[in-house]
Amino acid sequence: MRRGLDRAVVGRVVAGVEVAHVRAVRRHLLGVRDFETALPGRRVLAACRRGKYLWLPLDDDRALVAHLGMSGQLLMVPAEMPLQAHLRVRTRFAGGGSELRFVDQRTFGGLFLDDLVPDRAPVGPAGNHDPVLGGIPAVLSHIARDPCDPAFPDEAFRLALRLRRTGIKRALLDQSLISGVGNIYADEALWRARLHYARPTETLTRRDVEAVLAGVRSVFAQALAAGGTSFDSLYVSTEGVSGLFDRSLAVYARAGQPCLRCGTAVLRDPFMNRSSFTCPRCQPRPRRARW
DNA sequence: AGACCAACCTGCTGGC
DNA sequence: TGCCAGCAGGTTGGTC
Repeated sequence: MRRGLDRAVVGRVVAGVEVAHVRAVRRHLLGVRDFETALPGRRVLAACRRGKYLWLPLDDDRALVAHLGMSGQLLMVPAEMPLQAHLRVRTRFAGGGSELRFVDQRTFGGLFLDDLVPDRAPVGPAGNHDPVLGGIPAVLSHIARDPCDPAFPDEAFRLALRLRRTGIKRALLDQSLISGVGNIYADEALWRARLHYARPTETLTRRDVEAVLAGVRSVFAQALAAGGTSFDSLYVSTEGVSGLFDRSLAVYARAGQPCLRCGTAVLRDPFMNRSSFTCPRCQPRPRRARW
């Protein structure tokens, strides 16, 4: 989606914004009216992402920030396209052409404007090869780097896991430790690392943590190449195209089906009001479990 | 400070 | 066929 925005809106000037549903503009302290009036005239300088947040730096040291929540979409569509049932915000650009529509069935996602501030997220030994343009939105200062960011600090992540008193999956879902990992990719990464989700983080060896990071990174790379994971038409690119990674899932949503490594039936457990999927043989439950 | 849960929404599916 | 419980990819803010 970031790449789609990069192609479609970077360099363009906002001509007008219409908010169709006030709750889709969240965390914007000055209100919806200010959101609508502040954007016209601003030029989009880039399309950035950290974890599950996307933002468009503007030419006033602020950024248009988006989080898609569970069901949000950012679509580039011709202005004459019929309005979607769950259209929340329309953004038109100078010179016409396609407009950007934020569509969100469940309204767990939202848009807002925020100040860009210096990026203070911890940096690994590789250094920061990929500085974000003009800083990061102020409210994202608690979001850790994405594991695919070359500056992701592997060693600091390992030490943070040692200090935590929780299970590895809870830690993976904590966006202040590592960003971008959600319920699907956590399960897939842990299957690749052969670790159970309830494994206490303080018992993980250096090798375990390396396996977790390798698992997350390989899942991310393959899922990205496949255009993401789309169980239904809600999960689409800016062009409305569904991703294909659901066909490559090893455990997620495969309860009762054979593990792709050993053939054992995949298990589904309730976890944090959702589900965890594991292979009971490749990922045995630890004697001392934390979840 | 860290851990954990309810709340925020709409829509679909499966069981009765 | 209709109804309802349960479930769906996430984050925040509150309590303990």
